[in-house]
Amino acid sequence: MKHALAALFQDTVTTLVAQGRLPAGLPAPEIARPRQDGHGDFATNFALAAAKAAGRTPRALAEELKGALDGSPLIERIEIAGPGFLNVFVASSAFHEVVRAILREKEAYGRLASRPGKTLIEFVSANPNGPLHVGHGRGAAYGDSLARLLACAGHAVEREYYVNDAGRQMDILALSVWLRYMEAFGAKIVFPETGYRGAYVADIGRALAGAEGDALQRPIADILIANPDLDADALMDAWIARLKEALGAQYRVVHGFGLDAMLADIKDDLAAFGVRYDRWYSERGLVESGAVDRALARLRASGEVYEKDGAQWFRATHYGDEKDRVVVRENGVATYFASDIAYHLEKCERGFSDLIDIWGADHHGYVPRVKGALAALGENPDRLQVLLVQFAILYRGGERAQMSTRSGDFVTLRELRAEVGNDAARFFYVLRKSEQHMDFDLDLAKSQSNDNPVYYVQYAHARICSVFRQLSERGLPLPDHAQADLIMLDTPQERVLQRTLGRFVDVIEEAAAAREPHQIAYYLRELAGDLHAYYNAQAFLTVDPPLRDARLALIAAARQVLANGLGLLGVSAPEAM
RNA sequence: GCCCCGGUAGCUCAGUGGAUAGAGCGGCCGCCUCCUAAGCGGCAGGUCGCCGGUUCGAUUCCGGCCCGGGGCACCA
Repeated sequence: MKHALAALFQDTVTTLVAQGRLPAGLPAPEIARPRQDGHGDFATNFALAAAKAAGRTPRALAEELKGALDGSPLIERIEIAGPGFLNVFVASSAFHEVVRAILREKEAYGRLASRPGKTLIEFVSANPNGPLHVGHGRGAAYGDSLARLLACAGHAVEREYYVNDAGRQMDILALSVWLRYMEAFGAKIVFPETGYRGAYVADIGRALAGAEGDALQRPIADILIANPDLDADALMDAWIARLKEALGAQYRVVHGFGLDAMLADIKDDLAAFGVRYDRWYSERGLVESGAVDRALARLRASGEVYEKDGAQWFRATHYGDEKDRVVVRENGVATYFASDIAYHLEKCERGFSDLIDIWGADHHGYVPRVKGALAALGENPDRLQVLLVQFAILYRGGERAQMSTRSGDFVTLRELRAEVGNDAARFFYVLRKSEQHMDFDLDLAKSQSNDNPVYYVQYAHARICSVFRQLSERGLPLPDHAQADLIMLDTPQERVLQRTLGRFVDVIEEAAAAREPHQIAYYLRELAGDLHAYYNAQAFLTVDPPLRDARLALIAAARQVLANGLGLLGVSAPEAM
């Protein structure tokens, strides 16, 4: 609706310019939503913004525009206010058309025209070395909602999870699993500080013992050899090397068992959270297919790789990074960064015009090097948009909860879902914009889950469903909404509700463009508020049939938009609560 | 030190180059013989971190400073 008005204003200005009544080169009119009811349904500061360029006073310009706009079917009336604002009161018939469009298009209402191009959105991509915790949950809720939102806004979207199954962290998991496996057979060990100490690792170790029997047993004393000359990380690397040597080909069994177990857990967790992926993309696959070597060869061909201290460095400083970055270590092993270059290059080669990565804010320093690598490879780095999600800081009993995967001391996404429910968790996450730090008070989320705003929105939907149940219980016929005479709708609540419904499409467009699903959540809360106010102010079923049918059509439209909006957030729209 | 994010009501957070800055929770006062009170109506509560600048107009844009979170690996 805002769009239609903006177009109308632009056309009017263009016409006035063509008639020589205004000079060319005026700024485009911007339509805003006024804070105050008395200032109309929409307003524009065009007359103030363009006064100087038009060589008029704002009021005179406003008068000129108002005169040219009078009589438009979209507009009931225009008032000039203050220093030169144009306050627009929209014609009822325009609102009626919105209601009819919603009832006609149903679940498709709000979907925007298809755009050219293909978008790949990669999110969560947590290392499969532990269960997802509540921090990952935020990325999951944000990424999934954003994907739904972009798809609704006409983008062709695919979702991908990059599985870091090739690196050192996975070797540490393998060692940790193997140690727990040995414990399952009664071995006594002092578990390393640098290993994964979470209880889930012991579960996997026991499962491994059940699946493979004693075939993987080796003397622990041969593996965990103390060496005071090495620091903790080097010591861990030495242990991993010994374990690989001791197990030989069987090391893959341990490594794969831990990986499969964790990945299965993550997939199951995300699916239960309503988060779907088109692909799980393996880093190891990238390495084994030679894609990393190919990407590095291309990078070398660009002349942006050099050797220093036995390692190979990408000249990231040429692309605005603070320092150059290692792509192949002194020991000949490619870095994670090298895989990531190959991965992003490969995304481009697969034909995606727009790449969206959702990362934790702690990775922000990583952005310039990835974009730099894309530029060095001849790709436009602006194709990649990295969206950073700030941390969710957990509070439990008024104290900050630790969030360490290594120590196993963290609250899992699964625990959160069990305690507050999927709908509340998803709504709560997406209620804060992604770059906002988030205080997640677990006790509050649990104990006051009934105060969660998600119920407020869902209740509005359920209430409307209840009205229609009552309708049939009273033996009244379900009217054909298309036949409703919407002119009957003339209370203040009805006007407000229709106006809010008219904003839905604008909100989708703006939220998608800004990559801000939270706008949908706030919109839904407002729509639910309008509905509740209407519900309390007016009766629906006990009025004369023409009015009843008009009101039923209006709330049916509201129910549809509530359902469509909740769907964008991956939240259910219950028919009863 | 450099980089990113934040600092708006008691708490958690929206928001905007404009006209009297909002919501939820918490507090106070009202509203169910009637479609779900998981609701509605009202009241109280603000130097929009601080100081400058640009502008007809700044909480919003720019610069500096203060406070909080995060990041500055041949880890991922």
